[in-house]
Amino acid sequence: MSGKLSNGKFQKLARAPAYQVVSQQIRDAIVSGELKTGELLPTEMDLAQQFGVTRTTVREAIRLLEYGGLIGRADRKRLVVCLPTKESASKSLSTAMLMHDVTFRELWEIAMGLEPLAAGLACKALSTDLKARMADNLHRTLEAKSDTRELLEVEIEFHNLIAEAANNSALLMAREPLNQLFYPAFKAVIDRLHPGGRIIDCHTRLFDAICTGDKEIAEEWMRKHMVDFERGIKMAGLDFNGPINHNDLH
Amino acid sequence: MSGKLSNGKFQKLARAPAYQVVSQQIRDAIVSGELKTGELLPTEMDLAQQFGVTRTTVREAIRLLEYGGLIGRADRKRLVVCLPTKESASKSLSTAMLMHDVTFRELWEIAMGLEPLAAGLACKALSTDLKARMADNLHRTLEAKSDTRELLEVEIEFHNLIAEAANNSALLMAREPLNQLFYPAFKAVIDRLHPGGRIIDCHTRLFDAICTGDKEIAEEWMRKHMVDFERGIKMAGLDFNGPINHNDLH
DNA sequence: ATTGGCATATTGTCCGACAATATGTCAATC
DNA sequence: GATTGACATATTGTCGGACAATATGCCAAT
Repeated sequence: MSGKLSNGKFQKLARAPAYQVVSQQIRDAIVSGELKTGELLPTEMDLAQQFGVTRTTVREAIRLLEYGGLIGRADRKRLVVCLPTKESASKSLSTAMLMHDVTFRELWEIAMGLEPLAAGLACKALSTDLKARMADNLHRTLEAKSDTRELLEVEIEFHNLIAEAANNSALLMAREPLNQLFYPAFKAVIDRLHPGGRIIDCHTRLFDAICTGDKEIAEEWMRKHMVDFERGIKMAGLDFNGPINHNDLH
Repeated sequence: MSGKLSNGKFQKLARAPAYQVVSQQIRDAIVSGELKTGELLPTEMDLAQQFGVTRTTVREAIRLLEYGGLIGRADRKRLVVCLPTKESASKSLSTAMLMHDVTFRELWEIAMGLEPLAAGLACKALSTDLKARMADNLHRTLEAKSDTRELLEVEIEFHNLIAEAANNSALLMAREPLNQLFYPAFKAVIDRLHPGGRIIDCHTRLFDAICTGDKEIAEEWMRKHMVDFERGIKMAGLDFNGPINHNDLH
C-alpha cells in the first residue's frame, strides 16, 4: 500500500515454471490441430530433447493435460492425442458445482432451460436411426416397469437420445453436468416412488410429439416431465433447496 | 477374438499408476471437505512420506489436480486448496467444444435457452446492490457509444450481471463456456457494425423489465437481443453455420 | 520504522538408474 | 502354417539424490 513503487508503474512479471510452458505449448499444438487426434504423442525423451528440458519436466507437463482428456493412452503405454469426450470435458464443471454447494433447485432451473430446448430442436429432423433407438428405448421402458435399476437406465438414456436428436453437439456437452449430478437424485426418486406409469406416459407423448414435429407440444411435455421430477424430489424427502451432495447417495 | 479365454470370464484388471491413485485420494479429500479450501496443502515431502512414494510421484499427482483448479498457489511457492472458479471449471468444456468444431448456431441455440432463463429468474428478487451495478453498467454503455473496446466490455458484463441476478450459481457456471467462446464473435460484430444504439435500447428495456419484475417481458427482450446478435453475426460476414474457430479472431 | 544479512523451508529442475510392460523378431514346436 | 517360447528393444513408471531459486522469519544495524 505504501511502498516506494506503490503506483502501478511496473506490472508484476509472470514467470511460469517450465512445466507449465511446455504444457501450454503442447496444448496449443493439439488445439490448433498441429497434432491431430489419434496421433501418437512423441516419446517423453523426444519431447525433453525438443524443449531442452528433462524428462521429469515433460512428464509433469503431460500430467497437466492428461486430466483434461486431451491426452489418453493407446495401450497403457504410449500416449495418444484425444478429442475430449463430453464426460471428461464436463467433469471439472461438475465437481466445481458440487463444491460450490449447488442446490437441486439451481440445477433444476438449468434443466428447465435446456431440456425443453432439446425437445424442441429434436422436432426439426428426426433421423430414422434415432427414431428407431427412441422406439426401442420406449419399449424397454415399458418392460422395465418394476425393475428400478433398468428404469433409471432407460430414463437417463431417453433424455440423452432427445439431446442427440437435437443435432447440437454443444448442447450435448453443456447438458452433461446435469447428467452427472442428477443421476443420484433420479435414482433416489425412482427407488422410493416407483413412478413407472407416469414416466411411460410422459415419454410416449414426448416421442409422439417429436415424431410429428410438433415443437410446442414437445416442449410443453418436457416441461411437464421436469415438473414431475421436481415433485418427485420433494416427495422422495430430498431437500429441493439444499445442496445436492448433502443428500444421501448410497 | 479367438483365444482360449475369449469368453468374458475375466474382466481386465485396471491397475492405475501410483500418481493417479495419489491424485484421486487427494482429490477425494478436497471434494469431501476433509481438506478445506484456503488451507495449505501439506508439503510434497510430507505427502510423499504419507503415501509412501517419492516426491516425483507426488508432484505428478499434484499436476493432475492443478489443471482442474482445485489447487492453486498462495505465493508462487506453497500450494493451497482452492474452490474452482467458474473460469477454470469451464475451461475444459470450452476447449472441448472448440475441438469438436462447434458452430455459432449450436452455441447460439444454447444461449437462446439460457439467457432468457437468466433474465426471467432475475425478475424474482433484484438486490439493491445488483440493481446499482446494472444501472452503472447502463450508464457506462451510454458513454461508450463509440468506443468499441469499452462497448464490448460492458456488453459482456451486462449479461453476466443478469446471470448473477438470477441467483443461481450453477447457471453462472454453465453459462461460462458461452462467455469464453462468444467473446471473439461479440468483438467482431461490434467492431464491424457499431450497433451501439440498438444495444442500449435492448439493455434499457431489459433493465426496466427486471426492475419491475415482469418476467415475460424480460424473457422476450432477451430473446430479441439474442436474435439481434444472430443477425449481427451474419451481417458481420461470419459463417453462422460454420465452426467458431475457423472464423477469424485476431 | 526501514533496511540488510542470514538461516531455513519449499518448490522447480536436473541427473541417473532400474523395474514393468508393450512390440517386434526369430527359431522351435506341433 | 499356426502357435509358442525366447530374446532384444523401446517406452513408461518409479525411485533416489542433488542443486538452484525463492519465500519466510528472525535478528541486528541504521
